Order: sequence, then C-alpha cells, then structure tokens
Amino acid sequence: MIKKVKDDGKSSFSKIIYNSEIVEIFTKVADLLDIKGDNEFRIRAYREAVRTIERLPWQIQNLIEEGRDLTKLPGIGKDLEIKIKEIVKTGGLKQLQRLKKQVPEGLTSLLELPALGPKRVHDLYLQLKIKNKQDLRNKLMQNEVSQLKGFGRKITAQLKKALEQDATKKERIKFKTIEQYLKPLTSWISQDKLVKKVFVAGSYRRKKETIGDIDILAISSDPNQVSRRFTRFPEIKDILSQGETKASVITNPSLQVDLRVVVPKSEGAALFYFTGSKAHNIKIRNIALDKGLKVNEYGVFKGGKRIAGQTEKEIYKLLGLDYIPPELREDKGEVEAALNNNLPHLVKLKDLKGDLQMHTKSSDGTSSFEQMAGRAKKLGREYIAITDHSSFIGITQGLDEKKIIKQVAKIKRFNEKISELHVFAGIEVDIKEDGSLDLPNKILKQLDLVVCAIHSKFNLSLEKQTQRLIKAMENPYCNIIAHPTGRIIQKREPYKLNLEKIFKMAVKNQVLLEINSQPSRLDLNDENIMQAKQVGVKFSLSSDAHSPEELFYLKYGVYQARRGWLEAKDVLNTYSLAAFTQFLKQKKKR
DNA sequence: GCCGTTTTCGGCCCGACTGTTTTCAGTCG
Repeated sequence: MIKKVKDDGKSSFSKIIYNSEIVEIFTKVADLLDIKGDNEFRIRAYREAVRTIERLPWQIQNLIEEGRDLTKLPGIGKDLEIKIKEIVKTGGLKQLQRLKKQVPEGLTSLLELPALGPKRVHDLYLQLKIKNKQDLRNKLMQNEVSQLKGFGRKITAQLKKALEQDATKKERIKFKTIEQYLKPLTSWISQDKLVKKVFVAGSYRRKKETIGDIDILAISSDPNQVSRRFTRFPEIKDILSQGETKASVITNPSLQVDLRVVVPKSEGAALFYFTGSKAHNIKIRNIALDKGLKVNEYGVFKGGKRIAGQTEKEIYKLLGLDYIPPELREDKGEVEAALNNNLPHLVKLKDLKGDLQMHTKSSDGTSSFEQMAGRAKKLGREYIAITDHSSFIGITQGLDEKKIIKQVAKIKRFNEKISELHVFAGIEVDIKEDGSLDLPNKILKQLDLVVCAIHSKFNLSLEKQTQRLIKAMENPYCNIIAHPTGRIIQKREPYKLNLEKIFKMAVKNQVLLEINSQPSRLDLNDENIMQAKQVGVKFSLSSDAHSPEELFYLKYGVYQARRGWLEAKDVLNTYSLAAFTQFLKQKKKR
C-alpha cells in the first residue's frame, strides 16, 4: 500500500527505504538461492543488481517517485524492477519470505567461513540439519561433520579454527595505510634474483579509496621458485595456498596478499587480469569472444594461437579499444567509451596549479601561512588559498572578525613582497543549522575566497540538510562547498542529502564542489563526482592540509577525481592564476 | 534473471589451488 504523506507533499511513501535495504534483501535472496542450488545465472543476476544499486548515488525511492524507468539501470530488467518496487512500497519481499521457508536464513552466515560455499553448506543442512554457526560448532565437536563425504581432516580443522576466532570480518583498509605496508612486501619480492619486475595490481592500481587485499604480480621465467620464496616472507602469519604460479598469505598486520607470477611474454595479459575489476575483465573477455578470441591471464588467443599479451596496450588495441587507464576499469561505461574513442583525458597531479583549502596555526593547523606557502611552492603550486576556520566550532580555535581582517592584511603584504606564489586570503566558514554562514557578508566580502562547510548537526532530515546546504550556496560570497557529504571513511556516514538537487544548485550558483584529499575523507567520492560532472558541476581539488607535510595529500584527491572521470577542465584549480582570479571576480560581480 | 547492429531464445569469463578424489567438484579471485 502506498500512503500519501499529505503535509509537505514531498514524499509519496509512508516510510523511507534506503538503497542499502534493497541490497540486503537481494543479497539474501542470492545467497539462499545459491544454497538451494538454483540456476547460477539467475543468482548472478541478483548479485549484479546489488552491484548496480550499491554504487548508485541516488536513492532508488526518489527515482521511483519521479517515475524513472529502473530497467535503464544496468542489470535491472522487468522482473527486478517489480521486485525493487515491492521492497520500496512494502519494506519487504514476498519471494524472500518463501525462500526462508525452504532454506533456513542462518545458513547464509555459514558462507562467510573459509572452504564453505553453497554446495557444502547445503550438504551440512541436508545431512546434519545444521542451520547456523552454533549448530556447526556442536556437530564439529561431536565429530559428526568429519563423517560427511567431502569433509576431510583439513577442512574440519579449518572450520574449527575459523569458528574459534570468528575471523569472518575482513575490514577494508584505507589507501594511504596500504601504501605503508607495500614497501617491505614489494622489496622482499624484488630481492629475489629470479624476479624481473613487480607490479601492485588489483584495487590498489585502480586507486580505490579502500583496499580489501593486496594483489601483486611478479614477472619471472621461473614462477614456481618465486611463488615458493614469497611464502617465506618474514612477516607471514598464515599461508592460505601456494602453487606453481600463485600464492596467498596472511601477513602481519592481518592482510591478505595474493601473489601471481607469470613469464615475461604474458606480462600485459597478467597485469590486465590482475588489475580487474572483475566486471571490467568480464566485459573485455566478452568483446574478445564476439571476435572469436579468448583472453586469459597469459594472453589473447585465436584458436590455440597466442596473438597478444606482452603489454596491456596491445591487448586493448587488438580488441579495437583505446587504452583504458586502471582508475576507470569498473565497468561504468569505460569500455563503451573506449570503443567510441570517447574516453576522458583524465586530470593529472601536474595539472594542478593551486590548492584551495588549507589551515595554519591561526586555527587548527601546525604552521604559519608563510611555511605553508613555502612548501606549496616547492611542490610546484602557483597559488594557494589559506582557509582557516571561522570561530563557530570552538575546538578549532577559529578566527573571529578582527583576526580575519588582520590575516587578510598580512597576506596582502606577503603577496606584494613575494611574486613566485600567490596566496588567496580565504576562510572555511561554518554553515549553521539554518543554512546561514558563521560570518556576516561584510566580512566575507573582504576575502578572496570563501569555503563553506558543515561541521555540526550531521543528523538533520534529508529535506532540512539539503535546504541548509542550498541556502549556503545561495549566499553570493560562497565559492566552494568543502567535503560536501561529510562522510569519514569507515567512521561516519554521509549526511542525508538530495545530491541531485545539490549538484543542480551548485551549477546554478557557480559554486564549486570540493574533492577533499584527506585520506579519510575523499569527499566527494568517485560516484558522486561522476554524477556531479554529468550535471555540469565544476570542482575544486584541495589538500585540506593542516601542516606542510599534508600538502602532498593532493595526489589522493587526484586519484579520486580520475576515478570520477574528471578532466583538467572540470577542476578549477588547474586554471592559471589569471584565469582562476578571473573566475572569482566574475562571481563577485553577481 | 538479464540481454540482444548476427539472437526475444539461448547464451551467460576464465583459470588456479585444495582436498579428497581414484579423475574431479568446490571454492576463490
């Protein structure tokens, strides 16, 4: 039943259903069908739909309300559209209820355990009536599991160990943290005289904001030896598998590392395969199949004959595609774009001429603005904006009106003396709950650049939070919205916002949306960036440095921007000083 | 269950490693 909410007319549904709830239900359906032994392609269809919904930046409920055709989304057909609508309207799915009657729900938790896939879970249920982890624990103790066909000593031992540790949760790790772990690993592998080259592939090479495990590719004429020696890396806790061409280990700190070793002539094919993403690989392999070719990690094959594989470039070329940079390999349209010579020319770190958010010891930074400017100059920047906090949030010791005027004067004097780098006098001003800014316009007017941000009241309703941000953007002095969604990776969810509206209003008011480069923010994220760009949003890419050392964080923002398909022209701080100054002036005239 | 400049039916990526197998199924990435 759909209930109209009468008072504001904004929502036609009685209850908000988030995308995550649809994802949860479809995942459960897929898992249960899997255990039941249903058609594997039907199961795959549910998982594909989950993938689509997970990365959708819009709330599906809103799309339905606006009458959008969900079957336009990849992997969503007529059937799944009907099911999504059922979930959004009723909060549940009848099909799932039926399935739960056939297969106990607790069985899906068993899939988290090592060596347990749908087939073995099904056997455990059928033969021993095991319905959940507790049942499994009991039957293992009573030595009943080892009686089953297919459950030998090793598997039962593995299961006991896993249940003891309940080591089922594997948290992803932030990109910057992974960088530190890589050095000892790659240098251990490189030390091997048999190793010619080492690549870090996987999601690390695609520059994802978090990394699940480390995938390393080594090139050697003797893969077997290299794989063996790898498992003697001193910081190894556990060896998961070790064969002639690959090995998987758990290191200290707990991190899964997969090594793959191929001979030199397969370098390109293996790098392609091991970089992923899985969805991208499948798409490419399908294109190959259409052409009567086969792609695997050893090369491209026609009949039994190997016709490419030395480099990634030759593989893409052979398939009629432009070279696709790793950051784009997510099956988000990059393959189609590569077919039509339509790939973006992705922004590069060296394109960035300025850095538009940073802090000094006038608020919560560690250094003077002169020190920040000095380091920025060394990094090749031509201009920076000093954007200390306004005084609204007490903890950061923000600037009040008097201090701001003083700092502006100081920066002006600096610019008169120093010509190699221009400093814009800016502020990171707080957006208050009602959307007004923490400083009066007569003060903001005197600044070169105004960055607005939310630092409080994160839990407002979707309507209120959206309105708050829009009101801030409508202030004629607002140039940039900093970390627009407020998420902190693995710590804080984004605020509830109607991003589509925010993007449109940003365009209308000539407000830049920030890509904040702090490794735990990276806000906007890649999906948001992609969608915002389609609406016509322009961006600022900022380090948000609180010390000179953090100025290099800009590279993380660049990775995120590239994953969001941005070109230099989309990012305003790739503009020359003159052009960027012109942009600011134009806004002030409004 | 999705999808389609060959198809509205008949496809749906590909291979390595493990354990328990007497030749391969299941799991994993």
